[in-house]
Amino acid sequence: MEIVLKEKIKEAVKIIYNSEVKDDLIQIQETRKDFKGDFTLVVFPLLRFSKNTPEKTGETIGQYLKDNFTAVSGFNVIKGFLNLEISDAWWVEYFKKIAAEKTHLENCKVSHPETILVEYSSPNTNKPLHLGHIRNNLLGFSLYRILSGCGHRVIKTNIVNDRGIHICKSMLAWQKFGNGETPESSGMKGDHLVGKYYVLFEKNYKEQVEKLIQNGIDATEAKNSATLMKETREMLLKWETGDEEIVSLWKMMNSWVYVGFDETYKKLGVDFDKIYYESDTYKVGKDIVLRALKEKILYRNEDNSVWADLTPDGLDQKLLLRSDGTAVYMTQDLGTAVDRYKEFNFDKNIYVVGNEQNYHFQVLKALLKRIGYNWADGLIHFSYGMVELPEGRMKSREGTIVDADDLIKEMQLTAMEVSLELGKLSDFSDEEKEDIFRKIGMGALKYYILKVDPRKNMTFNPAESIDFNGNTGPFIQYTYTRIKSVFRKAEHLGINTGQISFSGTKTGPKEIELIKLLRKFSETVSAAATSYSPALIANYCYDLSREYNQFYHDFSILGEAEEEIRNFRMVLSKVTSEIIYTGMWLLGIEMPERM
RNA sequence: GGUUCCGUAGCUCAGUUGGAUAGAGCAACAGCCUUCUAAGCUGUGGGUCGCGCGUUCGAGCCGCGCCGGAAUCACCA
Repeated sequence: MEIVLKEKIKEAVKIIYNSEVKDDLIQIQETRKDFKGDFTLVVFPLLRFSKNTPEKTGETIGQYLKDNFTAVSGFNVIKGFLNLEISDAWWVEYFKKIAAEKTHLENCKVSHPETILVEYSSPNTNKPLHLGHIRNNLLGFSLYRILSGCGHRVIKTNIVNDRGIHICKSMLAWQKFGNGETPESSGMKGDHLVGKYYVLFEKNYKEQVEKLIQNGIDATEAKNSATLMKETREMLLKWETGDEEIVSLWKMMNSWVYVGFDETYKKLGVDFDKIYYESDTYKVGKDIVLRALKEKILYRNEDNSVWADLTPDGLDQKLLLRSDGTAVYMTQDLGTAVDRYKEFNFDKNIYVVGNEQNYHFQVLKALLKRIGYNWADGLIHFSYGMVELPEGRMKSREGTIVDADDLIKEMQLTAMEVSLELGKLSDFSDEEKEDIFRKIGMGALKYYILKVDPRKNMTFNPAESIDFNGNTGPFIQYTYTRIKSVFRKAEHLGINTGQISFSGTKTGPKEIELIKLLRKFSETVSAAATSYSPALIANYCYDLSREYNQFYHDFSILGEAEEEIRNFRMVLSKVTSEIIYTGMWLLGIEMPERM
């Protein structure tokens, strides 16, 4: 509509003022709720052509549009704003098109689909997933749904940081203090068990360091020379040389972790098309580094460590191989990127990684380009903000880490309590109830996290828990189930709910408001795809739900005596439910049929 | 100190390429269930958009300078 209006306005200016107008001078926006009208033309930029007051110019153009464009049924001018009223008939015609859509994502399809890798989750195998990972997983998965919804070929990948010094820490602690404990023997989830040994390592290591410092040794020196650290480094070296005992220990402990992760992923409803393991890719990275070293792109330090000098790019020196020859994080990320490009020839490779690693990705990109990989332009760091607690950042030392499994469980329990209190599900089987509690609890959690602009840090208050009223997932789910309920009743009454025909000649302002909002769905999804922001869709779903709830409250649907009006309201409700469903689907949020 | 990001109601957050009187929810208070689900709807109060200057017909949004906060600048990942 805006496009057509623009053309008409250009035409108007040409005929009335005999001037050609550039597109960007014609600013059309939706009319604010406080004024009468649907679209508003900002006339200030056109004064140079009219050489007249804003009011007079608005009047003149408005009159022209009303006379020459049937969709415009009226207008008013306030200050420099020309408010155009669009006829109900036009809106209804528009709505008919939306109602006929098969998926509601048709208009979002891009003209040139790309191959896009989305890397998300990226856990370390030394501890279980926490709240930060939840944000990561939800963002990554939603991004996948949104981009593929827009027609891109999207590959979900995960890089598992399954090697490195931190992994050796939990291995060493288990070797020393574990007494052969396994997930079976302890009844602990595998990732939590391994995490327990990581914590144990840190505790003992800290004690050693403190003892050394008390004996008068300098702090950095103490950290380096503590027996546990020395042993860990030896272990890493052994691991890199393929020591059988270490490798089999590593395999065993990692396998425990994977079982645990899979369980959490399943509960979160996320999955992957291809999983990379750092233990595979770090070698590729090492080769790349050594080759680049030969080509003098990198340099070797006196102590045998290998570095890149990125000062010409405005960055620093970056270590790529330690003096003992082992690889660091950056080394393997080089390998992973190259591997992926070889395999998928991607247009974009999106890394869903926290903003604490902004520098890392700047370096990664610069480094790849330096080595000669021009496709590195397609690397995108989708940098999201940290999740903080009311008292600040989560700290393992202070035991304030919010565990993913615990949180999920808690959300579902809360959903259960609230549901039981409201007592609307008494005629359901336990199994069905469980399913509904799960959907509501996860819906609340997911929405809570996804509604926030991903780039921003967000605060999570576990004490207040997550609300189920207002701008929340359950509110949107509730709206959806209300519509479902209407249709159940309609069927019960023997009203045909399949093909509902309507002409829409009798519509009220509330219905038109809803149509306007429904119309904005595809542009919202497109915006979410280009700006990588599921939050746009979340907030849209909320706006739509709120608008529908008002409509639902003010008007009876099935109780409407006039069939013409009733049918129109039914279709309006149906399309609303479809769009809410689709929007929430893009966020990875499941919808219950009743709640 | 360098770089990057963030400062909007008591709290959590929205706010399109700069447009009209800055919006929601939570919390507080006051109403609305004989009806398709009250996890809802309606109303009231609540703001120096961190501060200042500049660009502009017009700035929460753009530029510069401060103030406050976060991240990062590891032979950690």
